[in-house]
Amino acid sequence: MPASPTHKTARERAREEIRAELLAAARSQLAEAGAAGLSLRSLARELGMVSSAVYRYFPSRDALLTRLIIDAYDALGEVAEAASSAGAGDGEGDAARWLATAQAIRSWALRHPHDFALLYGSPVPGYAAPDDTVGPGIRPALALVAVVAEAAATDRLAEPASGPALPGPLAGQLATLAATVGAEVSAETVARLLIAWTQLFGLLSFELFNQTRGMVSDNGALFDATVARLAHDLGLR
Amino acid sequence: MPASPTHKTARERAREEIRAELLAAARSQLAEAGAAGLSLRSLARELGMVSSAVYRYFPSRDALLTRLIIDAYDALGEVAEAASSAGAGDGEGDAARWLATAQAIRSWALRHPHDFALLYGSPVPGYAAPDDTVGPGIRPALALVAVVAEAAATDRLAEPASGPALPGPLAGQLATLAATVGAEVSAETVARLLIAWTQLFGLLSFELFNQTRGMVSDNGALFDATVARLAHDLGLR
DNA sequence: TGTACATCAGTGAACGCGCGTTCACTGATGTAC
DNA sequence: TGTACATCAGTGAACGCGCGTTCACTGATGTAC
Repeated sequence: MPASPTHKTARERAREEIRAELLAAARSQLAEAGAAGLSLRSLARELGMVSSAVYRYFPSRDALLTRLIIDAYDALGEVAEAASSAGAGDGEGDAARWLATAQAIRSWALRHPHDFALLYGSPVPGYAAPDDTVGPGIRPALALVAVVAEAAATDRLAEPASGPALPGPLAGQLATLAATVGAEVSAETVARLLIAWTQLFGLLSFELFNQTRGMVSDNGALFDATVARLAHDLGLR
Repeated sequence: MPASPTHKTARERAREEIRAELLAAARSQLAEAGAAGLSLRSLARELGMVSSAVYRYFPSRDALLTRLIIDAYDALGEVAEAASSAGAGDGEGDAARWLATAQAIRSWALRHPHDFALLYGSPVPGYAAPDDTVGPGIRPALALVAVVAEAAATDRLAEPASGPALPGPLAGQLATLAATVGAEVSAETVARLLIAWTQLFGLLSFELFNQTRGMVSDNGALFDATVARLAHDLGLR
């Protein structure tokens, strides 16, 4: 009879610990050499085991990479969701909730720049992310969407400022997308959400991948100002 | 006496050709294995020479990488500048000129996704870009700035739509930045330009690094719509 | 125009290092009777 | 409680491959007299 989850054998406990240590070592190696430089042999070295022993824990290097990606998405998703739901329902205001969620994302990215690069940087050559990564991958975005969707559901969205209209075909696609994620918002709002997400993401890449090169000294202020504008464009108050 | 530039010796001609072939092979290898997978030995193999011969052309792998980066920035800068200046002065309108420039950038990125990744993706581990890359690196952005700066210079910018104000310190920094690049525009406009550039960049990363995952089917339409909004926000007409 | 010399592209071997993955094995831990 | 057996984490050696860089060299191309 297999051991019940409450009663873990020493073997099981050790296995979990070492697995966690391998993942931690992998994450720190990610930071030093990038995803392309992640090597099973050097993980083994770090933990004082022989390289082939790693295969007891991960069937291949790609499987390890997938695990790292999913865990990182989940970690980011969690902080984003926590920030987003912390502001839900209370009187704080939707714009403040939006800002807090975006800031949570930025702060995670700054604390984990290499995880951020793994998730949102150039694809790792020779590695194709399996479908398991899709679900966790949209969590961070959905945390932002939730702020807007809930504001829309209770009619708290301001009338959007006028601007160029969406071309018809694109509006149709975006309406379909809204339905897919189960958000009851207009195509116009979906467009603004997509724009907001890519904007946020672009700004963070810019900051983390050092594209600023000293052009902007206070990245946090620029980020906050930009996010405030996005909230305004979305009609959050 | 060294040969004059007009009279090239066979040796010089061969040298230039082979150098170009090496760069071309490097670029194609970039596409297959990414920057981290770029290898001098396999370049040599591809050209049928011995690995050490490559050192006649580039002092090190990093020097090659730097050359690739600068060339890519210059290529992108060139198409952006061409699109930007093609619309200058004629009656086409500033917004159209802005759109054309952005589209030129996107089209180059789509044609050269791996160069794009090299320039704007996650940094190559173990490689620090030298200062020579800074100048070429800002050319693409300046091509976009030019559109706005010229419109501002002849008073063709519309009054910006109202939105959250910039915090004072940030406004100060941005005014300094405007002075540095020699553009006579307000801090508010600089902010919108930065936002526009990171937006554009984020949208392209999103598209090229496959973050969309089938969420958006017509990336071009979304891009055009987004860029039109950016032009609107900047007051271009 | 012919000859001696200098330049320099490309060779081939070597140094010292890395990698992912497989495989037969040992020996401790866990399980069933 | 004690013993026989099964599980499985970790070993050590090997396979077959990759890499950047250095170095003394050969031999064709180019230059000066």
